[in-house]
Amino acid sequence: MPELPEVEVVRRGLADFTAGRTIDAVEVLHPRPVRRHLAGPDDFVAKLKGQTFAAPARRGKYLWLPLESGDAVLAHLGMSGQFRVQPVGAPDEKHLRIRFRFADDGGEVRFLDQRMFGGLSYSEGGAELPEEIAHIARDPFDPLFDEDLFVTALRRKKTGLKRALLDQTLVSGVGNIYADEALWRAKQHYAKATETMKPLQAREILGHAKAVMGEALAVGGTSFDALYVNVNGESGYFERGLAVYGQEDSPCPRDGRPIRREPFMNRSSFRCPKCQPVPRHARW
DNA sequence: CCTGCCGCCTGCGCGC
DNA sequence: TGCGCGCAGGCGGCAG
Repeated sequence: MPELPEVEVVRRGLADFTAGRTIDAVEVLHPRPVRRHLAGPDDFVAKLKGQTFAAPARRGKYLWLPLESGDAVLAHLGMSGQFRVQPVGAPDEKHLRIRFRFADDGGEVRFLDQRMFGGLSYSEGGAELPEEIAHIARDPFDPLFDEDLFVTALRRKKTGLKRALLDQTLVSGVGNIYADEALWRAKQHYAKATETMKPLQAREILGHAKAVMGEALAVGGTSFDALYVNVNGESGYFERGLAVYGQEDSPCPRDGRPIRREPFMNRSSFRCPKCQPVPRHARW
């Protein structure tokens, strides 16, 4: 489940089942999700045995499970990654990739991933902030997020507005759904040239991105299908809050015009042709 | 430097 | 029914 609200739902869910627990054994059922651990799956497993988790953390779409040793397990869900909590002995899921067993009597923590774009890695000294994600900008919910820095960086870019929103080095956590929703709320077109944006407009789009992600988080995130569920396998309810994403041909909630789907960056963008017209200064 | 495109994977639904 | 195609909440690496 990939954007900030969905990842935060997972982080909160994991907190109850990882913090303070000691790992008895880790099992890697498919090597691909640990490909970022260059020393290999066996080393990944060996390093984790006997270690104790602290409270999970998140920046943007990345989350990590700090260890009391000062290291961490860094995780990214990619397009289809999930963490699930299951009783010991529950049947293996089809896409089960990594299993954590604990020294106590409690349940297992499992990492599932159909497409395996996501994965886990062992971050040396990464408890505070893994160096692997030092290039990822703070997200809008981070108390230290610097709005002025975002505005400056956005306006310095020579690109289109949606590309910039998806650029995790400017602001993290925003993906295809919430970028489209923020653009709709701000009445902006995805190709709006960032260098022509006024500081106030930059601030406004950021505010909308934060607001829509906050609303989604409050109802458990967006779940179109069974790939996007929390650690207990439950869906979120924000799909009904979406104004444009996935709403091709249905009426714009503001003016009733049919929403358009357009190919963009090898995927899709949804917009209202009336309230989000093609801007004078566009970068595709 | 910066920008943007491609490849990485599996599975599902659709049209033929 | 079967098959091929397009499509899916992502990102890193690399070409230009």
